[in-house]
Amino acid sequence: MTGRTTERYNPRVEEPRWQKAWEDGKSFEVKHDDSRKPYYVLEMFPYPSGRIHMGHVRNYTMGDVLARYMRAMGRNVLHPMGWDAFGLPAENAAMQNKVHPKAWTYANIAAMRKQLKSIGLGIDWSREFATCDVEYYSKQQKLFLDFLREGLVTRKKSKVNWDPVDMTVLANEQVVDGRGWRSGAIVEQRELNQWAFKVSDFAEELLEALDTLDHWPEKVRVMQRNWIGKSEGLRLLFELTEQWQKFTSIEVFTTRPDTIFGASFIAISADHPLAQSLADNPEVAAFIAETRRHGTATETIDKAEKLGIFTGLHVKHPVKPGATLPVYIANFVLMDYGTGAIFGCPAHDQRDLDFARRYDLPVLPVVLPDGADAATFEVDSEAYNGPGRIYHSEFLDGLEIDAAKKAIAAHFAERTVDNLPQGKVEVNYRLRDWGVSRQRYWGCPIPVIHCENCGAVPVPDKDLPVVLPEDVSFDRPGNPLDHHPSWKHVACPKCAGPATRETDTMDTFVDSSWYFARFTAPHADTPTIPGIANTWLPVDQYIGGVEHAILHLLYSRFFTRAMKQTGHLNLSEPFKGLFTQGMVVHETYQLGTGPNGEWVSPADIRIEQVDGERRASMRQTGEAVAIGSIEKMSKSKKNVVDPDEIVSTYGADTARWFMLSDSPPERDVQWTEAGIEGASRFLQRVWKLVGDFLDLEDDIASRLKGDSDAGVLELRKVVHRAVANVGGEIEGLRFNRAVAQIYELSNAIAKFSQSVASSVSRAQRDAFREAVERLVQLVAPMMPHLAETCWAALGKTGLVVDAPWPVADQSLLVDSTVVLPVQVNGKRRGEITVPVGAAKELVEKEVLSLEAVARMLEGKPPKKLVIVPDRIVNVVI
RNA sequence: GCGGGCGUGAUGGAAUGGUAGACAUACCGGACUUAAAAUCCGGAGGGGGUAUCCCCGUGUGGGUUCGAGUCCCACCGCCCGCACCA
Repeated sequence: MTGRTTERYNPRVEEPRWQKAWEDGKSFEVKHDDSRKPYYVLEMFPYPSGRIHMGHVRNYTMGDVLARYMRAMGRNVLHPMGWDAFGLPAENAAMQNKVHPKAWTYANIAAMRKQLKSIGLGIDWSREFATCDVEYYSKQQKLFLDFLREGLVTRKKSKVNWDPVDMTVLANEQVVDGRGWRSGAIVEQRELNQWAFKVSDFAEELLEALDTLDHWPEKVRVMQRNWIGKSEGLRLLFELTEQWQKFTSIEVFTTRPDTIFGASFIAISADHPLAQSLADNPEVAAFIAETRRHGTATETIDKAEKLGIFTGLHVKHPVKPGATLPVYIANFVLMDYGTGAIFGCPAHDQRDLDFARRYDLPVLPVVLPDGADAATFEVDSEAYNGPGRIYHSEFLDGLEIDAAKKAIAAHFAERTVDNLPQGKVEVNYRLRDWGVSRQRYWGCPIPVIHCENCGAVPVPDKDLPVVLPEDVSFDRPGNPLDHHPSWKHVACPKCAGPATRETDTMDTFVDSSWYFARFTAPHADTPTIPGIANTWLPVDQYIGGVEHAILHLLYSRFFTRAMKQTGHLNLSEPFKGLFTQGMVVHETYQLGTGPNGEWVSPADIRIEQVDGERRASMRQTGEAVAIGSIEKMSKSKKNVVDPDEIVSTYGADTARWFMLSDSPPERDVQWTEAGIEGASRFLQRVWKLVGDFLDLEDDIASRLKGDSDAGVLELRKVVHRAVANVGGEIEGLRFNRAVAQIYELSNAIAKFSQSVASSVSRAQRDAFREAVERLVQLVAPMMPHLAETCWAALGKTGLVVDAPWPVADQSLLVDSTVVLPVQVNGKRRGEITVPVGAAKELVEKEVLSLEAVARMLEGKPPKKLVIVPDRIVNVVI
């Protein structure tokens, strides 16, 4: 015996060695002009926070496995990496630690790049970029200008959450109970001039094209559909009984014009111009202020009461001559949907009903549910919004809802109010234009110059890039670009008069809306090289967290269309396949209970099993620790496991293997000590199987005897079955099932290895070699370093990373006989072994001669005999 | 409230309408060892029986089918998304 089997595989030595080999051999660098068919795998690029976490390891490992597999399948695989590097945390760091955002960001990138490289990802690092590189954001400025020329960008006033202390705009999620999350100041609503991408122009197309994205999770498509929020309805003018200031009518939007005869009030938003015009009245003003305050508070919208205030105004009922409806300002009507005004039909809308009950307004049902009695049907506390026939509605009576909608729309189309058609069919979308202006420093400058004479003037292409100045200070609140002594003062490109630069920068979602295209030609002088981009795109498989299911993906879809319109790309959908992976979760541990409880890190505790019960205690002191719920890894709960520590203890391959085992990739995976240990054991097991084979080879002279082929066919069948299945599982991103197949294979090899330990035939030796070689290849996308070491030890020339994916021998996948389970009345009572494709007569004979079947038949013939060829037999008695 | 998803051993999870629990983790037993770890072999859904075997079993209750974890209906529970969208 040589010592091979006793030598443990040492990832600390092997992993850096192979990483260097791949790098030196430029294994993962790709060119677009390659005869192989292109394949583009992309994982959502990370924000450079400074350290990677296990979620990254999982995400990038999945992409890497697919990339390596596709490469072995002969595809020209693009698998790049970059950094989503602009954003607020860099500015926060600047304020807290006096570091420049740029220095902070690039230092973080360097640290994270090193970590990512240590997990052995097959990335084309020559394509790496950060969105804060001037080379990148200058191209983004070019895109902005092209979009502007094309009419895809507008400037408009929009309402923002303004933090008066930090002097900045806050996103909705940064507003907590009406206060700024950082300053605690009461947030104001301000109208600011903002640049916006006209996403809403594409609403219908973005909605319709969702149907073509059949490699996307249904869940994400549903979320986008809801977000776009299409609704078809009628715009309807209600004439005021008396003119008030300039107002002679109120325009409402409704999807239920069929219920017009049940209308009992009009409600307008607190932000409606008519409401504003009434604000001289202190009660109205107070109501509006109160409503707005609530608008920014989170939560409990569900329980919020429907409140309103009567304006003193009335409108004419459009279909009941002589009748009028009161006009209220109501807290549940939104200004930015529809027209900011509604008509209330309490019988058929729950909100309207709640409101009507509170203010004692009439409730008249006009839709009669099928089977209900018109004389007795009533609406009490629950509005009826189901199907039925219209009644109490004169010329609409007897119609179904849809027919009534059409009839009433036609009716109003022929009437006029203020010389306008009284009703107009309209499609409304919830999706709004994308405001991209941010009053921040660390982002892509918006390439526009404001001139008193010429207005907003685009920076001429020749003057790009507009570079962020580096000499900025974060000593005072507000936007450092605005405070900069000289940066913003420039001459107007049009009239050469004094002008100022736009000091707003772009939302960081802009940066991530086209990076996937930039990767196809990352060093080009133009944003893309269309000829190259069009060959790679769309991304074949995009992988990332579901938290980006709406905004990032929707904006990228918009951008792709906008880039098509401006000639930078020639496609509409950026991501052909989308996969949303689950999170990495971990148990939590707490020292002490209740509010005094202190979270402790898994690294600091020890777990023991006492009488079948798991107990935790502090490693140092032995103090008892409570085992808490399983949650997403987070710093605040301290239930994090550091990838660096795992890689240095177990190696990257073990971490990768564990991230792929057991849990289906779309679900959360629970990190456990036992799990990582198990993965490590398997890695050593593969190494040992290869070692067992090599030991046998080394000593072949004394061990080779006989010509037995015992176990050979059996082993080869398992090998080829695994070869046939694993690839498909990887392609379908069912890594857990691929892993199970590989376990089965290694179990079969181990068993075989035992059986030939003392003497082996040539046929057995050959089968053994084939088995370990295939095992190494199948395992290679997941544990690439181990695979290279094994491949080299097996004496193969070249790297396994360059070896083509193995092909299964079809003849070994089919059996000559098959075991058929035999059921009696659906319950399994035995089995028979028959040749594949056996005639029914033979099967029938075999089945009836089974003792268990004969016993249950008691001599009678079966009522029915169901034979599913090569699958199952069911005897019905 | 609306929309989507999921309920299978102690645990993570397998299962084109066709032998439920593959594979793994934890556990138990055995071998090796002075001992432990590692490794190897074996066991294991629950209940009954010496055993051939028998009964029960995929959240609950119905249904379709020769046959249901899988399809249909109702209910219960959990998770996620949107949330006063007219």
